[in-house]
Amino acid sequence: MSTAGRRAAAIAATRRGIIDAARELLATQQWQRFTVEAVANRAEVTRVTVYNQFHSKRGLLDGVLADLTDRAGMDQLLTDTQDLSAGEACALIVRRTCLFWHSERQLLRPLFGLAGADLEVASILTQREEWRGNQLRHLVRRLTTEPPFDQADVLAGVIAVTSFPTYDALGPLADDPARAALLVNHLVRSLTG
Amino acid sequence: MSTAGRRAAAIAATRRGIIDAARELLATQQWQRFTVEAVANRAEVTRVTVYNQFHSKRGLLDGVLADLTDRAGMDQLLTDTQDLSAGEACALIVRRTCLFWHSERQLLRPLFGLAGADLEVASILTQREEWRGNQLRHLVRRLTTEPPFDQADVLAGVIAVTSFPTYDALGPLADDPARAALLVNHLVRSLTG
DNA sequence: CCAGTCGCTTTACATCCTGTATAGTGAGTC
DNA sequence: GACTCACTATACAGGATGTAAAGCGACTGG
Repeated sequence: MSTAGRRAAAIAATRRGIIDAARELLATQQWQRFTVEAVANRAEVTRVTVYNQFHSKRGLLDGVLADLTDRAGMDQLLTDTQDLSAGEACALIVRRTCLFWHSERQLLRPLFGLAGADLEVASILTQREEWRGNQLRHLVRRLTTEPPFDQADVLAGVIAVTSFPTYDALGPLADDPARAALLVNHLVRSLTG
Repeated sequence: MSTAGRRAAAIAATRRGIIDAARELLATQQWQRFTVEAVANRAEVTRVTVYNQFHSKRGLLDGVLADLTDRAGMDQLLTDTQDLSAGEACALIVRRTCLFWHSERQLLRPLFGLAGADLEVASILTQREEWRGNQLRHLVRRLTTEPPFDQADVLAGVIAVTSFPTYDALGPLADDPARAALLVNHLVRSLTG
C-alpha cells in the first residue's frame, strides 16, 4: 500500500517540529520566555498537543535532551579510538567533546543551568552523561603512568575538566573549539602524569 | 537618647531575616518551590514586605548575591598574598577559593545555574565575579615562566579551572575542599608552566 | 470503500505565582 | 503628643502550568 506509515510519519514530524522549536527558543530566548505556549506557537501547534506529546514542561526538556544525545553521536567514538595510542585517543576524545560542547553551546547553557536548580533535570542530565564517565574511566586507565593523585581523584578531575560547565567558563576561548581542545587536552595530560 | 537607631536596626533585621530565609530555601528546596511567598513565610513576614525591600524576585536574588560577596571576604586576600612567593600565593588563593565554593556550595549551585538561563542573573553574577578575574590576572603574571599557551589562553584556563562550576563538577572530591584545592592548584600550575 | 482509530484543535477551567494598589496599625522619632 | 514609616491584611490583574471534554479529519485495516 502506498500510504503505509504515513500516520506515524506525521506524528514523528510534529514531535520533531516541537523539539526543534524548543531547541531554538531555549538557545535564543531567556528562560522566562521559554513557555510551553511559545514553543507551541513556533512549532505551529496547539499547546495541548505539546502536553499530549511530552506530558509536561519537564518532559519536553527531557525530549530535547534525548534528541541532543542522538546528535552527539559519541557511540562510534569508542570504536574509533581502539586502534589509536593512548595519547592520540585522548586528543581525539577531547577534541570531539569540545566540538560538541561548542556546537550546542547556546542550548547546553540553560540546560546545565537548570540542572543546578532542578533535581529532576539534574538526574536526567547526569543519566545521559553517564557514558562520558565510563568513557573517561577507560581513557584514564590507558593513560595513567605516574599520576600525582589518587586514581579516583584523577578521574574526578578529568571529568570536571572535560565537562561542559568548564568549557563554557573558558569565555572567549570557547569560541574556538580547536584551540580550547588543546588547552583541555593539556589539563587532562597533566592530571594523568 | 537611648532609643536612637532602633528603627533602622529593626529594618536591617527584617532584611537580614528575609535574606537568610532566601538562602536557606535556595540551598534546600527546588527552584520550583522557591517562591516569594515561601521566603516570606520562612522569614515570618508578609509577601508585600519582601517586595517593599527588594522590589522583585530578581532583586531578592541580587540581595542574596550581595550578601554572599560580603561573606566571601576576599578583600583581604590581596594583602595577605603580597609577602608570599608566587607559588605560595597561588596555593593560598586556590585554597581559599575552594573553601568558599565548598562552604556555599548548595547556594551557589542554583545561583550559577540560573545565570545560565537568565541573562540578568548572569550579568549580576559576572559583575560580582569581576574581582576574581583581576586577582587571577595578577597571579598569572607573577607565576608565568614558560607558558605552553598564549597569555590570554592561560588566563582563560585558570579562570575556568578555578571557577565554581568546575569545582562543583569534581563530584565527590568537592566534599573535601582541601584535597580538591591540591588538584586545582596542580591544574593551574600546569597551565602557567 | 467504509467504519474505526487517534492525533490534533478548540474551548474552558482550576491552580499557582508574580507584581501592584490601598487602607489601616503601631512602634519608633523629633 | 503629633508625625513618620515599615509592616500587615486584603484584593486584584496578568500570565503560566496542567487538565478535561467534544469535534474534526486524515490515515488505517478489512
